[in-house]
Amino acid sequence: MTATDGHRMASDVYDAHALQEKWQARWRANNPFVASEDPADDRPRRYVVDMFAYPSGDLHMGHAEAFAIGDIIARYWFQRGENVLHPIGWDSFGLPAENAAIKNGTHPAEWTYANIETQAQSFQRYGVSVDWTRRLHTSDPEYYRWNQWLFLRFFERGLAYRKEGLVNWCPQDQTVLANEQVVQGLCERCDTPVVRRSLNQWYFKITEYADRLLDDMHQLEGGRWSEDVLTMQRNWIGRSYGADVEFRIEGRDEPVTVYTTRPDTLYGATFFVVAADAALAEELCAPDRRDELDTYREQVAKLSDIERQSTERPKTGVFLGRYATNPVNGERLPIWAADYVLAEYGHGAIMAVPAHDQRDLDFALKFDLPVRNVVDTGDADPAETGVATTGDGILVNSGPLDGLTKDDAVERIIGILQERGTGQGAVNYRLRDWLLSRQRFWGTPIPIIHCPDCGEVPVPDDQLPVRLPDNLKGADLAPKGVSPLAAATDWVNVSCPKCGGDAKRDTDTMDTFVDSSWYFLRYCSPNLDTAPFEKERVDRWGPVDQYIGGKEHATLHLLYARFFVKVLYDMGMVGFTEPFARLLNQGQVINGGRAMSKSLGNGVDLGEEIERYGVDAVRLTMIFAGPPEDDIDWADVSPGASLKFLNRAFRVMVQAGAATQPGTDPSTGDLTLRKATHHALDQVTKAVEAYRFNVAVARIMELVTAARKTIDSGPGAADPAVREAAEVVAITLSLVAPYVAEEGWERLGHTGSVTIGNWRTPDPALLVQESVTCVVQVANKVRDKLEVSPDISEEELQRRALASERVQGFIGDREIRKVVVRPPKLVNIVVG
RNA sequence: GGGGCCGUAGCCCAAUUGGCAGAGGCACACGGUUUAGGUCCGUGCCAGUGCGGGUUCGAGUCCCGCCGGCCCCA
Repeated sequence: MTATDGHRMASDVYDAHALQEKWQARWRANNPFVASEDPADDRPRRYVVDMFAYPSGDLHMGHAEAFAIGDIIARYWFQRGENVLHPIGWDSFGLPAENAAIKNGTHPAEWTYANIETQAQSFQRYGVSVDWTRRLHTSDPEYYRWNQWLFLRFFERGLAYRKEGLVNWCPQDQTVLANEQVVQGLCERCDTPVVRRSLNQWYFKITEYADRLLDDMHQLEGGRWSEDVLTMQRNWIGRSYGADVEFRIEGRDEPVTVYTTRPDTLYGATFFVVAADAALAEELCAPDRRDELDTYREQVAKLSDIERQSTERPKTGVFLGRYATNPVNGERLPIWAADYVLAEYGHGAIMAVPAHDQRDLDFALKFDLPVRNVVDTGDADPAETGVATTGDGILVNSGPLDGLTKDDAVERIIGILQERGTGQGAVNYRLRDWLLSRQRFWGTPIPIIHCPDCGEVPVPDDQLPVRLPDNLKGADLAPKGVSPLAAATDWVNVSCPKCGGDAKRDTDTMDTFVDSSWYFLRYCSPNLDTAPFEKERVDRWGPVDQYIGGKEHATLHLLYARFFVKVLYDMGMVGFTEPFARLLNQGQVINGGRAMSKSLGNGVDLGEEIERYGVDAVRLTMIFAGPPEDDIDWADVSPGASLKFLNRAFRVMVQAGAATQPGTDPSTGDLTLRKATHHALDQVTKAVEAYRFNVAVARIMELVTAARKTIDSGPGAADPAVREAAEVVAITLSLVAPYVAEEGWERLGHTGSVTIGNWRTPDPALLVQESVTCVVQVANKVRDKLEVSPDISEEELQRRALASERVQGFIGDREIRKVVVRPPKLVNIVVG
């Protein structure tokens, strides 16, 4: 038996696990993926970051997909010989570690670092092209020290502040949450309904950056970020243009300001609503309504936010026995307290225009309040239909606004309000400040000392990091509603850095999203101990050329990181205003049409899949399954088929390697295969650059098939074109299936690694086609096909099409109305 | 209820962005080779693009309206 007869020999067997061991050892020894920090290195710099992992256990299928995708991009750049920074780290603070520690009676660090080690080994095995010298863990004091340092810089600039207010409280996790971490009224982490509590908490003033977060999005448009994520962020920030209007309240000196997006409907206001839980409701309540309000407020307090804001739920409210005065027409408006108005939005009070707002209309109909139409939209009367008319129209019943369109009326009324000093145009945002305190242990201590005399005193920079105490473990960490750190009295009690008196440390820790808001900057100088990062290096690498991660962070991590970079820019610490130039959101890996979950019992274990098929086949399956943004249903794909293909590819490389030497001149090789090779190379390059990785794989498969055919039923394995094809297979396949590519490259007789700097440019001479098939249509039906030169002129093509006897037959004696000529592919003859 | 994305062979997916609907894979069938055992070579099969309109010489692609699915916000 020979190696060229198309049959498998024992030595041709692609043993995935043996190759994994062999090449991992080589990569560890050679460190091929270390980025160069030499400023004189003039290769193009590329910075690619995969969202770092939370060490919840071993890697899972979701990680496998995301990292397979990121690695294609990184390895493509490596193959092109560019200077690539592809780092890795762990987002290693957070609740699961703490919960595990409570359960096992240990310290969170034990669980955390054990899992990190497990994941690191899995990463090694997964063959990801990372620079291991830059590895970081956010739970290291060397890292979180800089969280504290940055917090203090924010504090100095007034961007970190403490205030008392209603906050989201998760009763399960026993901590507060940022607005972004409440999804449909539930805790993003554990799905427990979130309740409101009034607490004194630390915030980052992200609202100050609302405009820039919106306006800088032009840098991310045009496909650099998905439109989807940009839309989510725009809606989340929720900028609206309207007016602040001052309403005088009978028996109160100060007017109350309300924000409205529809100042044009001011003449249609028929009542006034304050949020039931706002302090204003209590203040404005007439004495004889007090009992009723108190009872109502108790009911409201029990409701979750989802229930409160549900449009399905009947409206509830209490008349407060007081009146407000409409500043434009002096009308008395009864003041009600209700739960559909939120204390936290705008000013916690609204003017109600039932004709043109559905929630107001529902309320008015429930409590028999008047409905006055002030915009004639052409729709039926809201008071009768129960449907508010929110469209554009002509103003009526509105004094000076009558006859105006909505936009003109808005402009006019704002002018009138300003003249009278009772209002002005205003911008409002849905975005709230980022609540960053957490009443949990396993996070970055907030570096503030509370002194009875000096107030909030920053921990001096030279005393950073404020380390977590290491003598708390197990039950000490159980949630109690206050941070477990409060129990570490040795740790809490300190002297004030200002006055030296007795003082206490802040016992809350930071939201872990602080850690992830700047880690991609730390990678540029991971061991620096004088600053969070070195500006020169960050500016050299940044912004991140390609960021890869899930869409679920649209209004969380991705928003926070953008905010951080803008603040750092203002501080002169970075030279760019957006962290991620391009963002790719990979889909989820599901199974049987549903997310994998323990309760459904449909989980797929990554380790088991790898055991069965090998790393290369699993990675190939992830990539070939479809576009990177799409979900992969593991029930629909076939890792077995991937393995089969890798065997085919491997055999081609082995057979070519056995038949010819490296450096063989391909120019005398089989022309058909040579063209196929260069065509594949061209197509793979284009597909990779367009992120159509599944298509790139399909083109490699075609090339393997073409080589197979040449070996079996053409000139045979010794043809130089077979070697050329096999080498291109090794090079292109290395992006997806690095182990088999390395081994194939070695079997092809090369001594080094295939991984770096081997990408090839197709020979243009081998890409040109002598002829293409041109379709000739008569009345939209294909009637003839012509073999024409690819660069045929319009006139020549039309002449040849009309010269065709078949075409003439189909035209018959009908009149030619028009001839559409699209050289070289199509001619369409339109006949009468 | 509002906003966004998506519906192409039995299944996963392509389609040079308005030009012959099919590249690749799965499954299936058949043939060859073979002590392959989810892993060899080859051949074949299958839809007119969710439904209904519109624009156009020409629509999977653009526009409008439905139906279905997913996501975000209520």
